[in-house]
Amino acid sequence: MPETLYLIDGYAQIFRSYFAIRGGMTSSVTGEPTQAVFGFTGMLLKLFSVFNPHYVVVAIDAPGKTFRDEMFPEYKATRNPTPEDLTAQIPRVLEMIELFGIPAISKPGLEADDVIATIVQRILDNPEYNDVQIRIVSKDKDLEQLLGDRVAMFDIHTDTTIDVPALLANKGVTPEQVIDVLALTGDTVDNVPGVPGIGPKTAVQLVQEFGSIDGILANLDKIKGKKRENLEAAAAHLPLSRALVTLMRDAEFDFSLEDARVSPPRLDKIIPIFQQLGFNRYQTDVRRLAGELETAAPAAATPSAPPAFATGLFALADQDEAARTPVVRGDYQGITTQAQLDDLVATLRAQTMISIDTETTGLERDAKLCGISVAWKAGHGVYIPTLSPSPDQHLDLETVLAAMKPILEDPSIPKCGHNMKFDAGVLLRNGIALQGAAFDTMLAGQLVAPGQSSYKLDHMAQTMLGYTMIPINEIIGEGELQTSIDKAPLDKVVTYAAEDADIALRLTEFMLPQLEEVGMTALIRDVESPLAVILAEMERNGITCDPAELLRQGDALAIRVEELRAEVLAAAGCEFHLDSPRQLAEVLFEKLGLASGKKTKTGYSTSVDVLEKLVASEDKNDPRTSVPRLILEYRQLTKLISTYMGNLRDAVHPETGRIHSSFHQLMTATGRLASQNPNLQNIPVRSEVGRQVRKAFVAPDGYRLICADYSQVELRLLAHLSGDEALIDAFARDQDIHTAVAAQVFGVSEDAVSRTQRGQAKTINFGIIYGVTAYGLARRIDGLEVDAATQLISDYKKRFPGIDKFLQKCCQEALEQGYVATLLGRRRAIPEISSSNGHTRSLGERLAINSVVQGSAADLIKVAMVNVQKRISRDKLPTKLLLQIHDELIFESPVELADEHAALIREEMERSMELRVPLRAEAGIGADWMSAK
DNA sequence: CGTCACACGTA
DNA sequence: CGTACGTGTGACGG
Repeated sequence: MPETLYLIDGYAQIFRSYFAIRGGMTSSVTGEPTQAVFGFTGMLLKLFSVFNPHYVVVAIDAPGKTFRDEMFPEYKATRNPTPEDLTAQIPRVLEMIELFGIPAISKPGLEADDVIATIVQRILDNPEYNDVQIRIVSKDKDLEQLLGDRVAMFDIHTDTTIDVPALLANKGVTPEQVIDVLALTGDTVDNVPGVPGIGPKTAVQLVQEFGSIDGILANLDKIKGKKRENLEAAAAHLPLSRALVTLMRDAEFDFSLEDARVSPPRLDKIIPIFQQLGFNRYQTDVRRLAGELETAAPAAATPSAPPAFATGLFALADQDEAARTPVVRGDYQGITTQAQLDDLVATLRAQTMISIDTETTGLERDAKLCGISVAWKAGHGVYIPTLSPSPDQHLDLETVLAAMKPILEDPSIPKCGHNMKFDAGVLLRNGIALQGAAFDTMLAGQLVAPGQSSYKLDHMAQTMLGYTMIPINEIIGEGELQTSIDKAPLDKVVTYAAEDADIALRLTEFMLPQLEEVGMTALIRDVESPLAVILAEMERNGITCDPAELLRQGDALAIRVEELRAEVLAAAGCEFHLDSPRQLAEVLFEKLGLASGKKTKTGYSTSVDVLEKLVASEDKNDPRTSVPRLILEYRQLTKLISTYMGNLRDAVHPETGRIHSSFHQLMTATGRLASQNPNLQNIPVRSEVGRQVRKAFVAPDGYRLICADYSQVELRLLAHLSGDEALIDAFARDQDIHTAVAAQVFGVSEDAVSRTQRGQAKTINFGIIYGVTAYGLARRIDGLEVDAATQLISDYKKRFPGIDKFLQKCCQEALEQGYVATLLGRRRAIPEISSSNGHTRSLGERLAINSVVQGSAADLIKVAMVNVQKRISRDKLPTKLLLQIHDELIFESPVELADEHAALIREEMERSMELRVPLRAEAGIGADWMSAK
């Protein structure tokens, strides 16, 4: 039974914890800063509970001079001093290490890396420890020289391991060569001299070519130019650099592996300290850990009980005993005969939840289906191959699809799975429109425990169930030898594939009570999971794009851009790079001496508002003052060309003639969708030139685009959420909302509201949703002083007292619970709200408000998408959903049905939620996106 | 060649 | 000194 020793570089981890947790944390009891202690303790808890180490040692840099300072007095002379509030936390961290029973080793004259190197060497040299694997918890490149068969480096924050093959694959060097590469490169942070002009890339290349520094110096004649000169000049000090980066493996200090054996943490000591420091959420984790370690058999040969999933944000109830029983490998079978398939289908009909997974030849858009796995009882699973090394080992693809189709398309049979968007896409390509998606474990994980490093199935199985899955590489190999699922031996694939479905099912059972606990059952079951399948369809649908139109527009713009460039250079009277804000600032504010730039950060700002101010003071008689106006137009056009014309054309799929962007469901902080590759949610609309881009998005012959958007969703949600009578009343009367608000705020009748007043009301309305301040409002409304803005906001709050109460409620909720929730219970943590820094705290207040409103709007349109799509598939309508742009849905519909379906879509959108105000949606129809809007 | 800051398109 | 995104660019420091 191999055992594992974890060697932790103490200070490196403390530093990382300190900088990783933004914003200060202080103990409410002692007032001491705690974020480094918190991060480090969290790291230890994760190490113990997820990775089940047998031995752990922390190596600590000794204070004072090291042997390297004697070699080279300037060593590390350029380091920045350690921040004070970090130094203050170190004793606490050391105390924590001791309470966890971990030896902390440091020796005067040595750095932690040398301690680690020496321990590694002693373990390797001692035959008694032949079964001990070593994992070094650090990212320090110096330590890569220690890698070997039994020695790997491990980044516990990202769960990435670097071993010898990984080093070779990523950097192209062996552990022995690492020293030479480091010596050549040098290190500005540690003040190790290297060779000027030689960075990591060149150093690796040289070492690869000549084997070592000695090899390089012996072959200087083969190197030419600047490189050779630099090498020759640096040759004399290279031995010193080499010595500085070489770790000492034979240092003398006491070390006993047995002392490092993991033992249960001292709860009686740790719990009070956690309480003192305010580490409330760690208390349950450490209790559970202590329990596990005490009951664990000394040999630790049995699978460990599932560790606490570090939720980070939300306190979860303890799992009941049933769910905590150790998870062992299930019983998995292949379905390879007609009789087995018929049997399976009959069984599946009777289930209340089936877990689905597909295996494919790869991850690309056109990957072929290799088989389908299904599980309906924890610990069991089947795999139905449709492609395997030999045709007599599996049933026909058509046979399998025909048998499974009625099950998979039956909305009354609930399904779960991991990343169902992927499987739905695969099935769609095989003519099956998945229905009944009710629990996507990946999405559930993201909802219930945001901020994790990974939501891959194997990672979640490990952290939530304490179960180690079969790595894919065990099936298809890796590197050069990697094949694909269809070519691997079927018996192995059956186990691997069925395990996926089984584990997704077990994760579903594990997480369901958690979701219930945090009130997100309906969100995952009725909205997010079905939506995943819809997104798969949208991605597959894509939107037809006419590249010729883009090309035509792009060429026209390019001509104008060249004119503008010439005009600017002429007016400025000098050559410069128009795209460089730095150079532009220099020309505008120094050379031309235009009204000194308003904003600064790393120089003067050249943003739109600055330039617009300058345009306002343009002097028609002085051509030099025309530069800002010309630059604004230049910027607008180059933006269009670079971001839209070229990219969109490249994104058109050669076979479909469509752009298939991908939609990410839970990437955003508020629950909105994100569109990527390309982003189709920011196609221009506001400016006339920009809007033309939409002409290139067209419906195919015989079809029309339907563009349906909600009117004032966020304000309507504000009315609903706040229950403000005046605002609800305005919506109930179906008034123009900005006019109605202006009438209230300015105390005039609605028909007496001026354009300016309406405009100001509109600015305030939007401002409220974002958590506006008086200063910000004054900046946005022309000619409004801060005092007047303060008055305006206070008038607004007086007229709409419900809104004011709602804003306060959001902030209070964030403060008390640490998070805010949307209409459907989606949460966002707002740690900023309890910051001692006033700036951060007011940011927290704005986040609290905006997250509720924007997030609820995201909930709403997601529900609408599910409902519209339900109607479309129920009635088998030929209209297809193509895009979502936050409050807007774009469909493609046969021309003769467009009117009817536009009405249907509006209807579904308007009744997707029952609010205290009516929902309004409008729909336009056109042959292209511009005319449909 | 990767990262940062800035700028700017959308809701 | 309102929010949420994705993408393109130049500058910077290897």
